[in-house]
Formats: sequence, C-alpha cells, structure tokens
Amino acid sequence: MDAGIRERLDTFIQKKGLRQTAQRDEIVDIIFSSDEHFTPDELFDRLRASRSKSSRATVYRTLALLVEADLIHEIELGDGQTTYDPNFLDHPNHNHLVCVDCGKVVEFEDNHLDLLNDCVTRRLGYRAVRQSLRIEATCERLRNDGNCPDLIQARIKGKRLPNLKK
Amino acid sequence: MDAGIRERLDTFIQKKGLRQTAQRDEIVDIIFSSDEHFTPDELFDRLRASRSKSSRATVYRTLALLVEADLIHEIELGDGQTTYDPNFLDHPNHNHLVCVDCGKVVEFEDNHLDLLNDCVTRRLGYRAVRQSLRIEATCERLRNDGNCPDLIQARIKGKRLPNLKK
DNA sequence: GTTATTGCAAATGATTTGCACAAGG
DNA sequence: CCTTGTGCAAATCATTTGCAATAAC
Repeated sequence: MDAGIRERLDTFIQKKGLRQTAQRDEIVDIIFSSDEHFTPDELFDRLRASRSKSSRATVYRTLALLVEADLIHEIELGDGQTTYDPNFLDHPNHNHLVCVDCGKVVEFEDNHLDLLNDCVTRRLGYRAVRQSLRIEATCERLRNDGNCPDLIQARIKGKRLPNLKK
Repeated sequence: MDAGIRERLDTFIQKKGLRQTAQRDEIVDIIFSSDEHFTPDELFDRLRASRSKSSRATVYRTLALLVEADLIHEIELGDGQTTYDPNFLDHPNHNHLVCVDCGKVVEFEDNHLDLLNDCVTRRLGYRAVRQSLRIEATCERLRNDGNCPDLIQARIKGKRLPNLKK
C-alpha cells in the first residue's frame, strides 16, 4: 500500500476534526492491499476474513468518508450496487471496459480521449469536472477461439456477470 | 411521436408471443410524447396525471420490456435511481453531460469520440457493444456571469440536483 | 469530560415477486 | 379456453439512520 494514502487520510481527518479509529484503519488497509474493485458487501466479507469486525454500518460510513477524501471513487458497473474503485490515486483519469461475456473489467487510459472529451465539453459551454466512460464490449478471443480464459476464471470464482442483476 | 416506435414494439411483442395491452400502449404513448429522461416514479406520476391508471408494478415490468426491445435505455445520472432515456432511437450514440451546478443534462454526439473509443477498445482486444460517457461539468456561464438560467429553472421546478441523493 | 464513532436493529426507498383475478388472441 | 398481463400487497436488497453504549483526544 502506498504510504501516501495513510497520510492523505490523516490530513483529511484532522482538517475535519474527525478521529482516527481502529475500524477506519483496518478498512483502509484492506481496501488498499489490492487494486481490485469492490462492493460494500465484498469489502465487509474481506474484513471478516481478516481479524477485523467492523459492522456493515461502519463500512458504509467509512466508504462515504473515503469518497469525500477522494481516496476512492464510486463507479457504476451496471449491476444494482455501487462499486468502489481504489485506483484513481495512481490513475486519475482511467476508464472502464466491461466484458459482456465474462464480466471482466479492464481499466485503461487514453490522453487523446481525455483531450477530445474536454474539447467537446468546452464547445458546449461547460468545464469538465469529472468524466466516466464505460465501454461494454465482447471479447475477440472468445469470438475467434470459442473460449476465453477470463470467462473460465469468472465461472470458477462465481463472479456476478454483467446485466444479470445478481 | 415517431410512427416507427409503435411498429417496432408490435414486432417485438409478436416475435415474443406477448400481448398488446392498454397499459403498455398508454405507457409508450406517455414516454414518447416527450424527449425527456424520466425515472419510474416520474413516469408513474405522468401516467396518473393523464387518464391512465397502470400500477407501479406494471410500469416497472413495461420498462424492462422496452429496454429489452431497445426502445429506451437505462442511464445512470448519479442519484440513487435508474433513469430512462427515450432518445437513443434518434441518436443511437449520444452521450450525457450533467451540470453539477444545476443538474441540467445535455445530450451530445461526437463522431471523433465514437471513433476513438472504438480504436481504444480494439487495441485492448475487444469489440465495443455499447458505450456510455458521462461528463460532469460546471457551467461557464455561471462562473462568468455569476448566474445561469438553467440553475434558476432547476430551482423553480424542484429538480433533483446531482450528487444530492434526493 | 466532551464530542465523534460504533454497533445494533429498525427504517427507508427503489425495485421485484407471488398469487388470484382479468383480459388478449 | 388457454396463457399472458395486471394489481395488490408482501418480500427483497442495498443503503441509511436513531439511539444508547464506547472510545478518541
């Protein structure tokens, strides 16, 4: 985990007159021990799996806090629940491609894209604050080879596939 | 309302062995009598305001049907509920800019953007099925003039402003 | 000590669903 | 008729919240 994260959080907490707690520390530890997206529920499970016993309510409250501190972002993957993305610190302008075959989420960046978005926005008389591009796509490998390693992995892991609403 | 809509729906309904009902007709009429986005609840209210008395359950079921028939799209505007967009028939590739000041939603299209998205997607080994770009932006007019007609309108109409979660 | 934080359980809000009845083809 | 569609009310699911107990600072 990037050392700067703890620091940013501490600064934010101090500025707001809030308090450092064991629960918040544990939650931040778990979140940034990986670069995976997660739902509140998945995070809650990960916490139980380790020694932490924060309640669901605390998980939700802490997530709101981390969003406000800009340490994580909410993203919409198209299923019913909010997904959180811890990778915006390292890649502030990344976008998401969701494979409709297996649900795999690919993060990508493109400067041309950012530039073009900004042009379009200005032309409309606005100034962009944030953008989120989600591309739903099919896997070429699956089309060509009739199979795709990610699909197999997804089935094994029992991942929630897109557009299936659980 | 575009005459083609009814036709498309009829074709879809026939192909699926479903039935034409008064409720479905009324719902489609109301939706396509305007190009405005709507939530299920707003649609329900519009229906009550006219002579139709479809139940909420029927509204939800019909919306799912219309999405499946590709007559409307679900879009995410950042508040807690699903918003539906009836304008994809006329503008299949349009995107949304949401003003963070007043909540106004501007639809726009850009061929360069579509082309670039497609390039990026192919480079990643996928084929795009659909994309949704949402840009959150501030109004230049508000910044420069200290005011913006849309903001005033939004306040009068009591629109749900973005990120306020109701 | 004072004030923020937590956990619990109850509340909320959007959406879905089971079922008996109504209605399309 | 036979099957799909509807309305109702209850169920579900994610998320939020009131409150009393707990823990920062």
